[in-house]
Amino acid sequence: MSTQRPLADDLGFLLSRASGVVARSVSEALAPLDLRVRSYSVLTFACEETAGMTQRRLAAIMALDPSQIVALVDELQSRGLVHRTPDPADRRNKIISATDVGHRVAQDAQQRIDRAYNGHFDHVPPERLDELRLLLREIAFSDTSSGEPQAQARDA
Amino acid sequence: MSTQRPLADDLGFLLSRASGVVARSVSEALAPLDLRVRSYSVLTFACEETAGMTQRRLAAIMALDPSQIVALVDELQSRGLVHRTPDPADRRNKIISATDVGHRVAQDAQQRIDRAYNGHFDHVPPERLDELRLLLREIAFSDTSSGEPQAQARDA
DNA sequence: AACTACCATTGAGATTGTCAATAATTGAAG
DNA sequence: CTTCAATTATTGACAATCTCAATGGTAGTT
Repeated sequence: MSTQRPLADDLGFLLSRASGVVARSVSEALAPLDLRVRSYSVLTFACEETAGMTQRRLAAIMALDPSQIVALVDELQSRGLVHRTPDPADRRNKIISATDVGHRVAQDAQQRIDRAYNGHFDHVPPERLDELRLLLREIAFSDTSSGEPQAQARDA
Repeated sequence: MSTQRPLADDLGFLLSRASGVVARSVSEALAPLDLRVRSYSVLTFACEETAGMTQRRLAAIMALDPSQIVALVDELQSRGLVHRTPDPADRRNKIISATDVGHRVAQDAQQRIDRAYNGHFDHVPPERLDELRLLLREIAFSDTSSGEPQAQARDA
């Protein structure tokens, strides 16, 4: 009566394995820029959003503890890649925005990552990648506990 | 000229986020059994495979450093969930096999995990989940550097 | 017997995850 | 205006994880 489905078919296991493989290769791709995956994520989010990207929102979107964001922003700020500005409307919020250098570094980083992705995703046709993206988004944000990507019909 | 594709559409980011969300909920589901995700994986692999599952193979399949397997097996063994038997053919290899208790605990764990998965995957129809599994397998094992799941046509 | 290669193991050091406590700020209630 | 609860960023402690180098035991080869 034991289901005993092989773990190699388990979605959680596969997700973890795939995520790990990709993250490792991204990590190598970013090493020359002295960036790690997390730093890159924060930097990139700081590049987007002309609106105010607070640390709290960063934590929510990245599904990280707010205290981890502090350290990440600290390092990026000390390297002159992002600004940390208190929100005039609510001075509890610190708004994270990329500097000019930050934008350039982020762009460089993204190109390196794209190159790294080739080794992983170029086997599979774009339509399937779109499908994958869709599914992952559903799973990653199904709880709605965090970042906004849920109902994606807006103005864009 | 900046591509500046939003990070929320990035496959690496989505993989990490989705993996994290699922892992967290699995972790909670296993807490009552005093198991974490990694321990469960080792235990489950020890349940499969009447053949010899060595620690080296565990490390390869789970994409972990061999030294981490040691600690995981140590704990499972101390709790009487797995055996660590030197391979008679090559005594360098330690074959990891689940005890009777181990099998029962693994089964219990799997049921709890399945229940936890309902919250994540029941939205999406089975065919799409199969497609997802397929894609993840390709990505997770594309390098062939590790565990065998590549050419899946065997005897089963 | 000497040598090379492999496996499990140990240990150190960095990175990350988790959680509680605190100061500053805000908004609302009295 | 004062008090109170809630929220944000921050700090610090501790556990868990990753990464890497070194070691002892074993196997196969020459």
